Amino acid sequence: MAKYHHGNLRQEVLDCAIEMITESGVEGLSLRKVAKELGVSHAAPGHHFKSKADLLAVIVRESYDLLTSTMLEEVAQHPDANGTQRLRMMGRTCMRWAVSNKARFSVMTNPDVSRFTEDAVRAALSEFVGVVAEAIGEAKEEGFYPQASVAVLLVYAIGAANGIATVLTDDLMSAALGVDVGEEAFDQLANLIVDTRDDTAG
Amino acid sequence: MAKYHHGNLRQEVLDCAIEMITESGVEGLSLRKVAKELGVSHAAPGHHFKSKADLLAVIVRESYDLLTSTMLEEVAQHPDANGTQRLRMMGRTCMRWAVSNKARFSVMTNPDVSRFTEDAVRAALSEFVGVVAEAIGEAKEEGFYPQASVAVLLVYAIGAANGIATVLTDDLMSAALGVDVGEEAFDQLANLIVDTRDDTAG
DNA sequence: GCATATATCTTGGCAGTGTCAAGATTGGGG
DNA sequence: CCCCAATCTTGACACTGCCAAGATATATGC
Repeated sequence: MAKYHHGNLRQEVLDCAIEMITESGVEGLSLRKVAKELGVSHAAPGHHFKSKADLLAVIVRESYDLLTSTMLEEVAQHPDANGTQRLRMMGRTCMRWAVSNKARFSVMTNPDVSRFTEDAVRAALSEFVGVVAEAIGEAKEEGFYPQASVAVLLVYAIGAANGIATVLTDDLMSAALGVDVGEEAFDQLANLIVDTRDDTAG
Repeated sequence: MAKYHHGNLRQEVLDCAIEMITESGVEGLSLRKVAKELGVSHAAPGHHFKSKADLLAVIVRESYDLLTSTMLEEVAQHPDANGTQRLRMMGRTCMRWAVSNKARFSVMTNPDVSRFTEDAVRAALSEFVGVVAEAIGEAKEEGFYPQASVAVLLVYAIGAANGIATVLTDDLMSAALGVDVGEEAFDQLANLIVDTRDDTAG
């Protein structure tokens, strides 16, 4: 009935999964629904992903790679920025990326996904962390928050950007806070995370 | 077989659910497993909660109430603190509470839960937000971050504390950051969120 | 060109899940 | 004492992820 050899089923499963998550959340994702949507038998996706958790892990890995490269592109466009300014740019880009990639971001921050994840995800995550850590190191040499260690600053910077993005993308939270995110809000928030009093805001 | 009229089944279901989430995450929670664990028929929990999502919503509501009152208790122990210091205390208490209530916190921050939630959750959340907003208002009168509006500061403060707590409770993240959370880390992180340069650190 | 080998997909089935309907049991108030 | 409302059981349904066995299509070797 359904024709064999879909061609690039693996990629289509990934795309369809993200679309489905966009509409109804990670919980609303079903491999069987994806299969039906793509006109393929219910077990076909299972041949490309070891399990549903594996599919989600692949999405998380890809998403971290995407986020990291998005940040690096932004940074590359401002070659004469110092470390503190770069750090602020990264925070802004990270929040903006999360808001315009809600589905991916919700999978990344889903506490359940990190439970069954694998080395590929760990690698992508640690590359992301490394990029931020480098900027923090340079910023610190410029006098950024001298009272705190690099390790604590890492937790602070990544946690703050991550959490603010979460708040902005969560319907319930953003409703409770009564905030509409304008484009200028990203700048203000990035300026709050990376304080602007020490240097000219970039 | 299983005896009728368990007595306080509703509460036991809540407790057992949290225990189960502690061990295997929200995804590992199963109403049927809970029922079996409590020696009760598989549909019994359904008579106390309209759905699984409803059970999770109840947990979220309770958890926000718990977090709010924990923060208020801490604040009440320091009656002579100013707004900025109170805000810092709240951040510290919030992060500490999240780390010692990982299961509850993981449900609160689960993006899927906020999808099907109800008015009771909204009320508990908005009370939590209100408490923080009040401290921010007072802090602002004391000169706290005058360049930002109260609305933006709300997103910043709640988002940052929330996100840092998430990072600290997420095994994958905290492993990537290579951080062990000592007791003094909470102070340092709270001092970073609510900058200490304007007043004496509380 | 053809047979074989490998990758890809289908079919069928299993155990587990949440949810509903209908009936059984219990305890308390009239 | 009896009935009623609350509570729980039983049985069923549709859905889920996953696995094994077989079918099909593409690629490879000769």
